[in-house]
Amino acid sequence: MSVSTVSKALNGNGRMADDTRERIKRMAAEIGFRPNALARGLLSNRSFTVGLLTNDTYGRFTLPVMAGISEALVDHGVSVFLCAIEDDPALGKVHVDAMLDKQVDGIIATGKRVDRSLPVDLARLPVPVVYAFTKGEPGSVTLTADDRHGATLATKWLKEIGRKRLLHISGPKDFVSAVERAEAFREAAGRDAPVLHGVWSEAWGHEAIERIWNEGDEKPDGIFCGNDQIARGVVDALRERGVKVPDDVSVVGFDNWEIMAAQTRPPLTTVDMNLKELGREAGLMVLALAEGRAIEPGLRKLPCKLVVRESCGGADRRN
Amino acid sequence: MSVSTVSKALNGNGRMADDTRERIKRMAAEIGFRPNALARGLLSNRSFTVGLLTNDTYGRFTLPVMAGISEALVDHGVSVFLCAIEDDPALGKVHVDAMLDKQVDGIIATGKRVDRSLPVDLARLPVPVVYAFTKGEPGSVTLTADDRHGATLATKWLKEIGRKRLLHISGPKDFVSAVERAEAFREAAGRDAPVLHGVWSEAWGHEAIERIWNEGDEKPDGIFCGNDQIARGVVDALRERGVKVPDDVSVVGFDNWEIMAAQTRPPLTTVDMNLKELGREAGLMVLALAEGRAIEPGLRKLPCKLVVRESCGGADRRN
DNA sequence: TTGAAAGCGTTACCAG
DNA sequence: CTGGTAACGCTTTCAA
Repeated sequence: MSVSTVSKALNGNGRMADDTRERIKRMAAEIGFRPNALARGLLSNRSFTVGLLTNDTYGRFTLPVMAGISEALVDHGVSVFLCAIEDDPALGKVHVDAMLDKQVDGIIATGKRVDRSLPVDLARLPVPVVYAFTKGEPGSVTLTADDRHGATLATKWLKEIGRKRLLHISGPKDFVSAVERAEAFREAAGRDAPVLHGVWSEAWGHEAIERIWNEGDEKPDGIFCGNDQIARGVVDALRERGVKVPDDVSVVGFDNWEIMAAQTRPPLTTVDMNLKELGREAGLMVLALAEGRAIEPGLRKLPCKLVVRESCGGADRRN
Repeated sequence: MSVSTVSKALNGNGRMADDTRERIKRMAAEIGFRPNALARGLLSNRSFTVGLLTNDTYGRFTLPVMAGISEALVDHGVSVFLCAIEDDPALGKVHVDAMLDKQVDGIIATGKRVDRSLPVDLARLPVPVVYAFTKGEPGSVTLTADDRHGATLATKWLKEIGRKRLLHISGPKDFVSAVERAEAFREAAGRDAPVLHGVWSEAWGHEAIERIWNEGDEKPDGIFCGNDQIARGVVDALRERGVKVPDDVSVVGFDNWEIMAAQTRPPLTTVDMNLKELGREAGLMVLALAEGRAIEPGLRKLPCKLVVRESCGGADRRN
């Protein structure tokens, strides 16, 4: 057997006697032959490798995205380099260069904020780049969760289960996510529905409730929180004041951060950004680009979904 | 210039006129020349790539380990494939095969439990394997956090700040970690110091406190918890009963899971398993093995450290 | 239907 | 001190 015959047999190329092909395949399987991807890549200019660049240390957003990418690409024989670059431009460059040297077929950038870019310049790279849940260069392929959609989902749900006096407690105003969620909230809840901006922490959720309940005003009966941590703080603060969740007040979170949402008492109804799905799409897109298929550039906002648990009541209306 | 001369100039090999070498280097830098790692790897049998295999979905343990590995190896030009295999043996095999095809220089296995193996057989692989925070094959190189040491640190700290009636609330008895921490606790706190086994959740921390405080017995004044989630449940339950932490009772956690430990009110004093350091060592070890340097096989237990926050008081004794 | 040869980008070795 | 050549493991093209 010559190498070339074997190659053709294994790859289904060329024409040859069916039994020759079968015999070769059988032998290859028997001795556990596995082609060297490096050699193959040298020739084909495809390494079946992509890089995932992130500055999200806790991996709160990166892990689901990574899982989606990996799941989508493993079927195509593609492996993923994970590079955590913090906010260090030098480290970013080192990792990008290392990936390029290794001839990655493409790079996916992700992070902890959709309105900030990573501290590395990924424009004019010799490989395709897709931005997922981080800010991309103008004219790039970018995927993001649709914050407005998520916020609308949450707010409408509160109205649907009969809540009238809605309040939104969220993170800092200099986060585009916070602003967009607040706008969508007002659109659905009414122009003058109150919005409180603070930070993304449990402590702020607490503080906001203190503030509201210590004022003389009418209390809200439905609270939409900018993330699950705030929601957790809110739920805890309400319980400590003897306000019943969900009987007196319904609370919705944002992120569906399992470990937080499921451990809250009661477990949180919350918006899920479908980050795994986002990762999957990002993976398929770099792959398409790497294979020379065209992808319309621009910003794609992927829909969110509402995960109903117990912090709102009205779960019977779930469909 | 011939290719071979350029190669030697860039790699510092062979002998040649210094100015020739300089000129070549300058030109290379100018045109942004970067050697193709695939071609290089084909020849040298080194891909400057390692694989990290994990079944830890939330990445709670994997992320710090990964960060350590990456940090240690980036200086050596090594990139890391991250493969999340859940508990699916088939998926595990697919990922391992993909990595082997790509000629990884080594594989690091990690997971969510030190007393369980990943659902893949990594024995007799053609590349070195290091186990970090997961159970390894007999005779393998394995790194783990020293649970006994961590528990001793926590218990001694409670005694040191003057606590007398110590209690340990931990996870299920079928976790070796839970058993070893409990044993070390008893060794330091006294043979008959009480230990409660439950699950690794906030809810269990709560429940344990209910149970203890509803019995007529003498109440503990120092509680060492098996993880930070339990500790959080404990602290919350105590606060809700009007028991002051740390004035009346000191609480220590385990894991130093920032997002949990720092958000607890008051923030948790807790044991840190130094997972990043563990990852760093694991990385350097696979690298050594890949380069043919010998590493004594066996189980290495790395020391923990105590991170002092506010849930114990006595922080003035910190040194 | 099969095999020989060229070439992918690099490094190591040996001649010049 | 420099350049040609072989080799790494594979795929593709062309000739037998």
